[in-house]
Formats: sequence, structure tokens, C-alpha cells
Amino acid sequence: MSKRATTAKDIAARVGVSQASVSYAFSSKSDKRSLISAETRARILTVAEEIGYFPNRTAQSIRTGKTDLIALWVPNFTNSIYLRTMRGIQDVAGLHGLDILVYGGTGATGMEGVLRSIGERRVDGAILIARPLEEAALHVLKQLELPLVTIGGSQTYAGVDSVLTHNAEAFESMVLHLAAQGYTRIGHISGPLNTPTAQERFTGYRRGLKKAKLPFKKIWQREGTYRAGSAGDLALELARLPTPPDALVIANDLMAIEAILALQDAGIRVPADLAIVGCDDTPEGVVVRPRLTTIRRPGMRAAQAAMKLLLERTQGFQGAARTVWLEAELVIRESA
Amino acid sequence: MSKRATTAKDIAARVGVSQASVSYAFSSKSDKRSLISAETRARILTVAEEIGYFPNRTAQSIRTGKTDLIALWVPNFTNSIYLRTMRGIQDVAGLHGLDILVYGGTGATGMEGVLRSIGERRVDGAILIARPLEEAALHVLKQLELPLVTIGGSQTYAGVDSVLTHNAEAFESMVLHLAAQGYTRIGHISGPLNTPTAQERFTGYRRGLKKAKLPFKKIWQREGTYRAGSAGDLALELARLPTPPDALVIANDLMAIEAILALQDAGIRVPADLAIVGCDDTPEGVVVRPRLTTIRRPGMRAAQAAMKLLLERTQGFQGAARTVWLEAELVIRESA
DNA sequence: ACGGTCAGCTTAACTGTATAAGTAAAGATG
DNA sequence: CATCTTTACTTATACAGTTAAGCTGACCGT
Repeated sequence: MSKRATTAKDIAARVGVSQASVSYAFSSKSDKRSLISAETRARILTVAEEIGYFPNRTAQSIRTGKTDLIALWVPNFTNSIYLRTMRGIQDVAGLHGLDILVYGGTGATGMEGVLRSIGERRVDGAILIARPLEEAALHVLKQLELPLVTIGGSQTYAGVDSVLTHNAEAFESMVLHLAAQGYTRIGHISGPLNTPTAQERFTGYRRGLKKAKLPFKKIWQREGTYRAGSAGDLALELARLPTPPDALVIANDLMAIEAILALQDAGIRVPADLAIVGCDDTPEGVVVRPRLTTIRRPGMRAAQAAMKLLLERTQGFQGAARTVWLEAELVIRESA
Repeated sequence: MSKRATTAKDIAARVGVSQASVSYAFSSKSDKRSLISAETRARILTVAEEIGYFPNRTAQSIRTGKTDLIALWVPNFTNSIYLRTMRGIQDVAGLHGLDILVYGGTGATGMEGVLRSIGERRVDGAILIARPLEEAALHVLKQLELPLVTIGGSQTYAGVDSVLTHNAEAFESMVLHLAAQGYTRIGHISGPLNTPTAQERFTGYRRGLKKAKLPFKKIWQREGTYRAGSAGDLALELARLPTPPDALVIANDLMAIEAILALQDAGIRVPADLAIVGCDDTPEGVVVRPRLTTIRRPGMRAAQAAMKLLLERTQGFQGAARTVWLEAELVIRESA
């Protein structure tokens, strides 16, 4: 908004009509009453084109009460599944004329700053990807009476629509897949067990063992961080046990790949000596040798489901909070 | 904006002051005139907190002429360098109270839709990452008289601030590095040669050969796509030449990794038989064995530089268009 | 010829905020 | 003690649009 942007009034003056007519020219949705003649409309649009005039969406918002903006709050996005989801949300949003305000991590001003901004901007809705919500944050968001959808995180919140993936089931299936391949000593490296996702995956792993009638041995289980750095050592620890596991279900691809590389560096063959599976289907999984067998969460479909929930709310749906469950998919490659 | 959001007027009524006082309470920047007493201000803020009131930024914008919004137009973000840059921009923007509208690819409504939206939203500025701009798009953007910064793309546009990376120099250095390692038959797989980036990298490669006094052989050069799918075959073609190159400079990591994997599948050792280097420093490069030697473009610093240019413009700087050049960095790992 | 309808405009009243200008009371100054 | 400041408000207007309501003239049927 360098100098002074051209306004509807400018166009009106130039064409010789009232400002209201300019507004009608741009919004004419063949309504009940006749609002403007095709001729006048054409004259207005022509001049607008020449001058380079667009209606000011900000001014529109203040009158109509809609911003056509949705807030998207993502974790420090490095994980490609969030990227898929972001893309999906963008695509659907684009189809509905919505633009996206992206908030990353806790931003420069912290969680509170993000919430404040979301509130001040009067967005039409918000989507939170894989964000564990603290009580205080949830309270603020609810007070905004904002259509709100969470994606992932293995958790729902009272009164909030959410899209979740059947993670436990996927891990269960993965264990059954391993069992079917003949693996019998299946270990696990989890995420931080104070997070719901890590718990859920752990649960799925144990349910899988039970269904496959395989033993759960605490000694074959380790708690990791989901992050880079420690999974290699944990995998080596397990591999060097007197009775080592013959397969390892690892809670995400990042750790799984670290494990593969560390094992190989130590001369342990994957999957011959120790099979490895991960979860997330990151691009790196296709590059490691052996290619990583993993679980693909439906990022794109989650995005679409979330947008559907959100749009229904913005269009007035008032019912109770809903939860959409999506299936994850096994991607069988070479590491198990 | 479900029902009717609470407004400054509501707060005013509740506290028993005028709407203007509420406005002053929120904006009081110890200015020249005394605008509101600390006492009244506290009462107002307390009530606002209770009700959960935030000033409506949309309404503020229309009055002040600033949206505190910047548009960020990124390619179909799958490449991690764009992620680094996005993160960097977010961080800096956050520090200045700016929120980010993200537009991806050409959006659902195409390039025109994106431009229209940027225009209508009256953003305070726009940053375009690695977007080759068509004449028409550039025209529209200029007509908006919008602070505009491009990042990457090896191209500048008249009147537009830009941040570029010394790509040619980096490729030149890389060739010199290879020469220093004793490689003498250095080939190249480029990106699509109708793009400026691909040309620039090609140029750097040739300049490197010249400086190292090594021959450029057309037969050791192939044109790739930057995308997945073809680089493996091209690398194999080169490797099977009667006199094959002993090192390959490849225009990006994605193709370089494909090349490594394809060569290894064919029993060709990397780097013993054929060394490979890439460009971008993607996370996959750390996962391939041998680890990929590559060029790291300064995504974070590019973001910071771009924000600096943009902020200067939004704060009124009117000078001629500037170009900031950044150095890329060699990341020497194992593949060469 | 005359009231009625309706298309096609204009006028005016909003939207939520910032801010200039006005005002009443208290405090400072001579 | 009268006057001038200063403080702390209120009132009113502007921002750039939307939209209800009013107005005008052309066309219509009777």
C-alpha cells in the first residue's frame, strides 16, 4: 500500500457512476433485483482493468464479517508428511477462494503470539497440524468461537473437530506383516512415551504381537526421541543383546533410517540379521539401501477431510464435534 | 467470525467509556499527548481479557493502510531448500509482527488467481521464491506498486529487489575441488537448459574446467530435467561410454542421488569408478551411501536478506532496485 | 391518459477501528 | 484569583467497501 491504492471511488469518478455501482459491478451475482446493466458493468470493469483496480478484500471483510482466510498452524515443518498435508489444504482452500495464513512452530512471539494473531486476524477457521494443545491455548481458541480442526496428534479435544489416523492399527498390521515373513523376535523403538502418538504406536505394536502370538519382551523395547541423534545407538544396543530381536518396529522413518545406517556401519546386515520398519514414508526412505519398509499416513486425504470439516463449520454447521478416522497404509519395500 | 465477534464498542459499553478510549487503551504508545490514564487503561484491558477481546486487525488495516501481511509465493514446495527459506522468512517476519500468506505453485486458480489474491489482500509486500516471472505477471505485480523481492532463480527483473546465490562460482569451485582430487574427465548432467539456473550451473562447470585446464567434452554432458525419473539412465549412458568420465557434476541432489543409485545397481562403484556431486544439500544426501558431496545454497541467509530488503521498502525506502549476492558453500562428503 | 411495474441507478447507513478535534475539570502560573 | 496548561476523556469523521432503501424514467396494460 505504498502511496494510496486506487479505490472504488476513483473508478466511479472516472466512469461517471456512483461508488455503489462499482461495487455492484464487481459482485453482481445475478440476484433477485436487477442491480446493474450489463453495459454499465462492462464500462466499469474495463476502466478498472486499465487502472489496475481490485476491490480491497480487507474493506470487504470488515463489512461482510468474512475474511476468507484460514490459519494453518504447523509444527516446525521439516517432516514431509506435513508438507503433503499443507499442499492438500492449499489446494482445497484455493478451490473455495480461501487464502492461507501459515504459522510455524511457536513463531517468534511464542505460542501466545500465534494465538493472538489468529484472534486479531478474524480468520474464518483454523487448522492445527500435529499440535498438542495446552489447556490455556485451547481455552483461547475456544473463546474465539472459531471453526477449528486438528489433524493428527492421536488426540481429540472436547468440542473440536479432528482428523486422526489409525496409527495403532497400522503398527499392528505391520507386526503381523513381519510375523508373516517369519520374524519372531520383534522389538520396538518408540517415540517419547509421554506423547500420545508414541503411546498409540507402542500400543499397536503390542497388540500386533499378541495377535501374532509372539512374545513381548521389555528388553527389546527402547524409548527414542523421534528426532535425529539417538536411534542409531539404541538399535545397536538391541542388536548386541545376547538374544537380539530379529526385527525392529521403529516409530518413525527418521529414527528407522538412522538405525539402518548405524547397523550397517557396525557390519550388521539389514534385513538379513535385523529387519527394520519405520513410519511416515519420508523421501529418505526410498534412498536408503535397503529401501525402507514403512507406514504411509494419508497426508493428502487428511488435508481434504480437515477442509471438509472446516468448510461445513464455516457454512454454518453447528453440530457436535466430529472425528474422522483415516487408514494408514503399509508400504512394503526391502528393509523387512 | 461465527456470530458477531465482540468489538471495541462492546468493551466500551461494559467499562463505561467511549469506543475511542478502548482504542487508545490498546495502542497507547506513550506519545506526545496524554491519551488515557493508566487506571482507565487497566480497567479496559481487564474487561477485554475477561470477554476475550482482541482488536480487529482487519478493521485496523483499513484505517491505517497497513495489513502487516506479506505474501510468500513458493514453488510446489518439496525441495528442502525452499523450506529452509520459508522458515527463515517466517522467523524474521514474526519478529516484525508480520504474518505470512502462503501461495503455492500456481494455486487452484492458476497464476492469475494468485496475483489477483495478492492484489486484493493489499499485502504490505511479497516475496517470490524461485519463480520465473512471465511478462504479464511482472506487469501486474508492478502495477500493484508493491514492495517485491525475488529469491533465487538466477535472474533479476527490472525494478525488483532480488537475492541471488553465486551458483556459477560454486559449480566452478566444485570442479576445481574435483580436479584437486585428481579427477580429470569431469562430465555434467544439467537441468533443463532453457532455465537460467541450469544455464548458470552449466557455465560454472565450464569455467571450472577451463581454470583447471581440463577438457570440456560435449559427449560427457547431458541435459536432465531437475526432476525424478531420467537422471539414472543419463548417468548410466555416460558411465558406459568408451571413454567414460571419472566424475559427474550434477545440477541438483535429486538427480545426483538417482544417478548414484542407478550406477550402484549396475555394479559401478561411486566414487571409485565414477564420482558424483550434486547441488542443494537435501536431507536425502546424508542418507545415501556414499554420502553425497554437494553444494549448499544459503536458504536461511537468503531469507534474512530478502526480509531486510522488503522491510526497507515497506519502511519507505525508494531507491533503485538492489541485488544481494550470497555465496554457496561446498559440502564435501564421500561421493567425490 | 394514467397509475403500476420494474430496470437501473443513487443515496445513505452500516462494518470496526484510528485519530483529529473538541471539551470539561484539575493543576500550574503569575 | 483569573488565566493558561495539561490531562483525560468524548465526539465526530475517515477508511473502502456492502447492501438496504429510495428515486427516476421508460414501458406496460387498460
